[in-house]
Amino acid sequence: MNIYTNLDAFPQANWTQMTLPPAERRRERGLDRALDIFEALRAAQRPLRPNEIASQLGAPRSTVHDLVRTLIERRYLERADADGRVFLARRVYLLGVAYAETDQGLVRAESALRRVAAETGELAQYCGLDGNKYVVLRQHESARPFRISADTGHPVPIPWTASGRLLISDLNVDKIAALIPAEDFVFPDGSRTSPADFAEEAYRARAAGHYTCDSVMDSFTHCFAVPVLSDAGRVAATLCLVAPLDDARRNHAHYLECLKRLAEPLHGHA
Amino acid sequence: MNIYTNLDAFPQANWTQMTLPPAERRRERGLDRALDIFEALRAAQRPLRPNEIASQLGAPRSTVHDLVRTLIERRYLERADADGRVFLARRVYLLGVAYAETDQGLVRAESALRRVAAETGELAQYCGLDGNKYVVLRQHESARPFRISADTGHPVPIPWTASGRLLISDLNVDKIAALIPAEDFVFPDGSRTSPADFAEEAYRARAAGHYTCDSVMDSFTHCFAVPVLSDAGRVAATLCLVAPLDDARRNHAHYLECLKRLAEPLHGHA
DNA sequence: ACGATTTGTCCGTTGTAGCGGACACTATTA
DNA sequence: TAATAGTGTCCGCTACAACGGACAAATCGT
Repeated sequence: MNIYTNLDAFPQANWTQMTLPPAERRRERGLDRALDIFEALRAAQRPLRPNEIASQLGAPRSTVHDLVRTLIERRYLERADADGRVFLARRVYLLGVAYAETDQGLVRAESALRRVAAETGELAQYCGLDGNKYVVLRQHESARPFRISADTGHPVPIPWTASGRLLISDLNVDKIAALIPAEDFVFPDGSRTSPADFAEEAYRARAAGHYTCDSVMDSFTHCFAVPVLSDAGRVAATLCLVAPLDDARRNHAHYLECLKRLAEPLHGHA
Repeated sequence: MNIYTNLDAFPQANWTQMTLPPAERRRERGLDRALDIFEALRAAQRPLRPNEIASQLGAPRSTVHDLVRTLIERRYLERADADGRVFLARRVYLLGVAYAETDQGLVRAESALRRVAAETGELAQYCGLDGNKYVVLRQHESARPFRISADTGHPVPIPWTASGRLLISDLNVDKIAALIPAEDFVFPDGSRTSPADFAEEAYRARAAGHYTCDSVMDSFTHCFAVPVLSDAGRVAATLCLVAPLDDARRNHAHYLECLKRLAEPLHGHA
């Protein structure tokens, strides 16, 4: 309970100045705001003006300007155009590289993806969770003429994906419902599922060791996912494959076998 | 000049409490300290204890503990072992991915690297500067049995590399001397060069459109580098190739031609 | 051409984050 | 066993960073 909760405690003089007792007026930490700036830029996927960032975050303009300036000095951000827009800088990328090199799951996934792609000719992906969203962590594209690649790293509602079933299959129904925002159970076409039904699918997928379904994000691909287990036996990531519908139907068993075989050496390293 | 500079200005009472007027006692910003933590972990390439980080940075332990806690809450760091060590987390990697996807230089470099590696069978690299150091931004390994890969992303003194010549060739001698730390002109074997000589090599390399030399970091490879130009005509990055000495001698002209040809479409995008 | 926005910068105020130091707990040492 | 060195946590103090608001310049919309 902050001081604004008890209105009687407020000095009378301030009432005139106050437009609205903003319920949660708190001075944020610079660090938190800076991380918010990073995430805003990641979400936008394009350079933003400091003021745009400020309004998106609901943060004071002067603060954002100041933070952006120091982040630029530190080369975590860089000016991206002549209009003062800024974006993530090379320093951020190099931090990411440092992570990628030490994460044994990612390192080993690389060769598995290459082999899946080579063997099937389809798009191979290594996927995981970022908080309460699904993300493609790394992918290897086939030489296929039609490019069907979801962008790496962009958050997608967990229920929209085949991998999603496996990735939350270690959680009980309550935890699943608590983790995933209600709106994420609504598919792009407007139809929906329930946490209970989704959990049920998840547990069956976990038992089967795989899950496949037509993509809900487009109308011409089928997705295959198999789990990659941590040393504790949890689903730490998934190895996936995205194929055109006819390819998927023709090679269903082969693709699944390939994924399971190449996921084998990944277990216990994520 | 801070208040400690003029000792007379100091209240007498404080003298007893002061062990030492620490010359530069300044309260750092949390954001700066947090970025320092990132860089300490990147440099270490392994998980560190909060206290290790604090002593490396010369930062107060309590502050580092606090920052580490909030960075963990925000999932920019994660506990890496049972001994309380922490390292960069997936969130950081995803920021890096976001950068990599929007940097047209990196995106286009990917296919160029693949083709260089395929055509020559050698290790292909896309390199640039991180401040006053040279870094491999991305690389594509050949299927060669002997693995000769410098780690991606790790800072190396600019004069130690073939690319280094090209990357600083837009600077005059004074700026080169100002940018590169004096100790970086000393090679691993103890021999050294001067800023003037190094600059001279750089300008000749720039004019020739390439530079090659035996690696100073090992005794069995030869390095080839060609510039990738920005739209302003500056050297924004280099396309490189690392080959065993005998391969390099045998295919010298071919490798250079291959690099130049595949660097061509990269110009104007970094 | 002219207001109306939106841009980045600057500055005084004040809440609080960074700090030092004390503390309890564990390993390692002798 | 005691002593030493290390760990993470807690708790006031206060320097200063985040903030709101004012400002001029640039850009927008007619």
